[in-house]
Amino acid sequence: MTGKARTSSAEAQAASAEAQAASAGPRAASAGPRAASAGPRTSAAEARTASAQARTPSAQVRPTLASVARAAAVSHQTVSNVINAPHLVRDETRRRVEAVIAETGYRPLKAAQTLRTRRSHLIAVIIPAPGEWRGELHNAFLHALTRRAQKSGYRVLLFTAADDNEEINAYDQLLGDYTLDAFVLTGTHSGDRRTSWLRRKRIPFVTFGRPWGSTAGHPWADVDGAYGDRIATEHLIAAGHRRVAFLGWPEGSDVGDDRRAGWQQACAAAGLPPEGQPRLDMEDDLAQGRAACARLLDAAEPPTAFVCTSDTIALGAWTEITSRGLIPGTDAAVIGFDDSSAAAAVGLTSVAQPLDEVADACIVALSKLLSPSRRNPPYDRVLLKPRLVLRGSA
Amino acid sequence: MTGKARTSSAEAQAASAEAQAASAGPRAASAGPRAASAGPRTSAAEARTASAQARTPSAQVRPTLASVARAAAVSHQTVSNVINAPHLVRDETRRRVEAVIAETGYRPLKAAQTLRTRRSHLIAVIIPAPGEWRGELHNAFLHALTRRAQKSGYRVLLFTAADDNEEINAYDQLLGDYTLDAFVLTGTHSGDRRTSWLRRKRIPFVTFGRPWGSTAGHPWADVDGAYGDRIATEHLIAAGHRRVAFLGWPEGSDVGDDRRAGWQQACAAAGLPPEGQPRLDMEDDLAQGRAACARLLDAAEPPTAFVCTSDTIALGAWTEITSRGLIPGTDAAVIGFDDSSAAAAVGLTSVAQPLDEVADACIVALSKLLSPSRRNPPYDRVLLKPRLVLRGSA
DNA sequence: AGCATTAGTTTTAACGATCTAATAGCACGT
DNA sequence: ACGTGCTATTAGATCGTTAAAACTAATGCT
Repeated sequence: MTGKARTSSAEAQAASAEAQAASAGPRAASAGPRAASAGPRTSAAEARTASAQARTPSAQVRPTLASVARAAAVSHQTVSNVINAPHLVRDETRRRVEAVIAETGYRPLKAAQTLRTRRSHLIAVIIPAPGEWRGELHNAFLHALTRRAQKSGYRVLLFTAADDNEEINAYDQLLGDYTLDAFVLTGTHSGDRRTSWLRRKRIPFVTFGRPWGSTAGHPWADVDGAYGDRIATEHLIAAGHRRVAFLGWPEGSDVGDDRRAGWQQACAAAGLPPEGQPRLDMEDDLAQGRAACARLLDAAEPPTAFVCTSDTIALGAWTEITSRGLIPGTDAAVIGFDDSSAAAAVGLTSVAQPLDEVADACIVALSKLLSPSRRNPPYDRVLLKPRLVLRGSA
Repeated sequence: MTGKARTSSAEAQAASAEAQAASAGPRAASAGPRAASAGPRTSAAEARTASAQARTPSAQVRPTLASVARAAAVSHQTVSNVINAPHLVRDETRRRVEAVIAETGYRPLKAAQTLRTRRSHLIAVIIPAPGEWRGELHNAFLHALTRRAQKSGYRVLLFTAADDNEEINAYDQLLGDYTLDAFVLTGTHSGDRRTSWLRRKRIPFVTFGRPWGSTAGHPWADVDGAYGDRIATEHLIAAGHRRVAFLGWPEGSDVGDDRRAGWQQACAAAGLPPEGQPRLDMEDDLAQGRAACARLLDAAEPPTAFVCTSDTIALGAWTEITSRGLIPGTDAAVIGFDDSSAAAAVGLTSVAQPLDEVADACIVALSKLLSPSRRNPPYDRVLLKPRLVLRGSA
């Protein structure tokens, strides 16, 4: 096996190996077992190749399918098969090619793959402006998604947009030049134009958030907010609280209504008098949360516990409580939502969303969507349970 | 308007003719009264066009250089020139091609461009795990960078890594398959292995953060932390404060030391007695900030103002002050750093980093780095001035 | 023996852009 | 008339990959 010995001795270093193999090309080929059949055609072709290689004497060249093939004395398609359809290749050949791949560190160029297959392994996600859609949560989600995606061979591409319409434009732009595999949307809401647009265009996507109002038609993953505030409320009731207030967003927000329902269910299930459970609506703002808390504390029969739709509001309540010289968790309980870093910092009990699981579900759903197996369930719909992170405040 | 209109459409509005032919398919091709009016040359060309179109009956096909060229009756290269080197094309031809481009909505496919030019217009940025490197700031930077990048035709690709070594691995991985144009690094520090690795491999990159310790060798943009805490301190001194404490990170952190220097400079410049300016070091933690503030307030000669290296520490101080029934800004002043949402929420004066400008500088630096004009200054080094956002607390 | 089947490999053709010539048309000077 | 230089345009090769077709041996079946 002269040819084989030659190739194996040629490597050791990726770059030099390639140069060596190139210059040794024709000889190795003629020494191979298939020498008789090769004939003049091959030598002509390889002469061209050799001269082309000679033009780049010692430059750091990236290995390609062709260069790997040359070094392993097979055709480039066989190398491709080793990677994409190993069962087509004889074991011995496969091992030989795999050795060259390992030595040269060959990796297929995405751009070429994308051009050919129309798959880029790129998924696009919006990055909201700071302050929008509770930035910290989205950031954590982005991180989880990126991590999970890269484990599955996908990468996350960012884009920005100020509102849904701009976001749809952004989709169009992105699809215009990049060959995206899919989108991941966040913050779905009733009558979401983005999902209908994407569906009309038959573009694969998943949403973090249920298709509020409409019935699916696309895969999604979401966190059960009602469950979250139900266990929060149950926790408070179990601790002896009988007047459990709810500080939340105004009615009409899908997520807010869902969470409030959980509080209501828990109160009802425990047989707490409905009129004894005060509730105030407000925007997602610390000052408003604080004011609302103050108002309730000053009422005739003040609540002893506050369930809040967000950590922002909860921190407002927490601030009001401490500023009165009361101790959160002892004198008045507070529970927030989202388990933000601020909550952790001050010791606020909060409902944590399992973002890793959400990201996981998103990628799994996308994989199914993009894989050709067509007897999968039509769409993944995953509703995950949040968990209560107990700290001092409740 | 049959004969005349048709001839003119063949010239000026070949595009719409093409569109029609595409959708209406073979019928339009065979039914045309063109036989009578059109010359031999035109008919030959159009016959070619029609037959080519007929092969794609009604499917939604993406326009390509070739299809646009056909519709405009020019070669594909001319279309390419219209886009990439318009000065090479005659005005009339250019307009005709541009019309077709506009009508078909043609946009070059990035994958093909990338394969040929080795430029993907993709820049990679890390997304840190929640909690790391003051997540909120990085998130805001990511947003600014994405926005700015997409204005310049670039897109941001995310990746994750737990530490510098993992990050270098991630670079290698990314470069292995995607054809990235550049990296943007954040959180540079003395002896940063990442920058030396990238330089050794001659990979274009910019850093948000100075090359602490070493002298450049790569473009960077950063915010002048010393300046920030100098103006913060000056503001306090101007307001009459004579004992201005500094709560910061332990010595040895590049950013922390820089900011502390600003406070020192301002104190010295104002002739404040050095022994009267207390200072405590601590980790970036709210509780530690609070404890440090308490300790100083309980000292023999308590400070009346606190300059803090971060909003986290400042919020700790703020919490301690309010919990004593004191009013921040009136009884004791506090200034933070980074202008976080929490600072905005509670009314904490803070030094704001001009992230939009940083992002801008990064993209500008990258453009220069990637553009072939070689008589640019070797590397952009941009040091930006933060600004003091006045709120209630100082 | 003759022929179909199969496994393993190679050959040829795309994918859609850019780059490097080559070519046609035209004005100019001699 | 003829080469020269310039402009506008085209033709062909190429980037690195995958898909489909073609080919070569070896095997099985009648």
